[in-house]
Amino acid sequence: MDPSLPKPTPAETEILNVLWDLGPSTVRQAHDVLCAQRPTGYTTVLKLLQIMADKGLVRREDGDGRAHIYTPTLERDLAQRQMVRDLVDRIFGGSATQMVLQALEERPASDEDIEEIRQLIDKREKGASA
Amino acid sequence: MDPSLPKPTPAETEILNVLWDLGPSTVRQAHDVLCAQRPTGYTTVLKLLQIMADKGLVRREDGDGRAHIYTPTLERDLAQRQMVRDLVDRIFGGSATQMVLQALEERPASDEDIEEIRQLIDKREKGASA
DNA sequence: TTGACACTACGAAGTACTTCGTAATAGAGT
DNA sequence: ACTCTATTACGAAGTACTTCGTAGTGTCAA
Repeated sequence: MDPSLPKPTPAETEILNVLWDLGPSTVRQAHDVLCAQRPTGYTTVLKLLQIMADKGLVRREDGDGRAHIYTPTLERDLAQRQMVRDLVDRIFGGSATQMVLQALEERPASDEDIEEIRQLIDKREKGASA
Repeated sequence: MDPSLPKPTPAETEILNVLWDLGPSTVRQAHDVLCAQRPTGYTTVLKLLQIMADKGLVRREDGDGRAHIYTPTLERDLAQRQMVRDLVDRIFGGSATQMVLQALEERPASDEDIEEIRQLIDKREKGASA
């Protein structure tokens, strides 16, 4: 069902972000958004989406007209977690905690954020019985 | 002094990890460790280190004999923070908190880890006066 | 029907990354 | 001094990534 999809490249990630924001989109819709962020050729986006469809990163369906509709295969949060896991494995020796510490070191979190994290931790502590 | 070094590639990151573990090392020392993890040619490591020296990712000094000694330009924690920042910007819209939440979702942390994070948070809360 | 236009398919160029082979070189021991 | 070996320097091949141009094709309106 999900034979471990390849890690999206930087350009692919950029497109995925747009698709997650917009929901299922045509090449044109994605291109319009992308192009507003950074000049990009239409066929560049098309080609990328074709490659991503080949890789299984997006699903391609027929739309009303002749334009196809592309949808990310993975939910945003799941994909995010995979990328986090990858980074953690590659440079934090598998310790998510170490990364969390660096992340909090790097960027000050707002009071609400801190509270959210604290609640998650509290929930964890209650659940853990080892 | 530090004109924003290029982001290390995957292979380069692997080498940096070894150098951070070993401290300043020769090609041979790095290769021995790397090779234990994964079969790698000696000249492959050499070439990588030469490229990394060109890019400024490592410093190269003369050792006792003819072998050079390579040292990472950035401290491990600083480099880690840059890579975290990069990931946060690319897929979490700049919100470190969102990443922290995903990271804690993904990997259960030990009690000691939780405690460490909690302490960091406490420290933060005290420090913040806005 | 046919012209215009939007969309798709495909190929190709340019760069970067990774790997390794080969040749040159310098040091250590005899 | 000579040889042996470890090290360096360099080049080249193979893959992946990114970008875009061009050509083909389908759809809709006049």
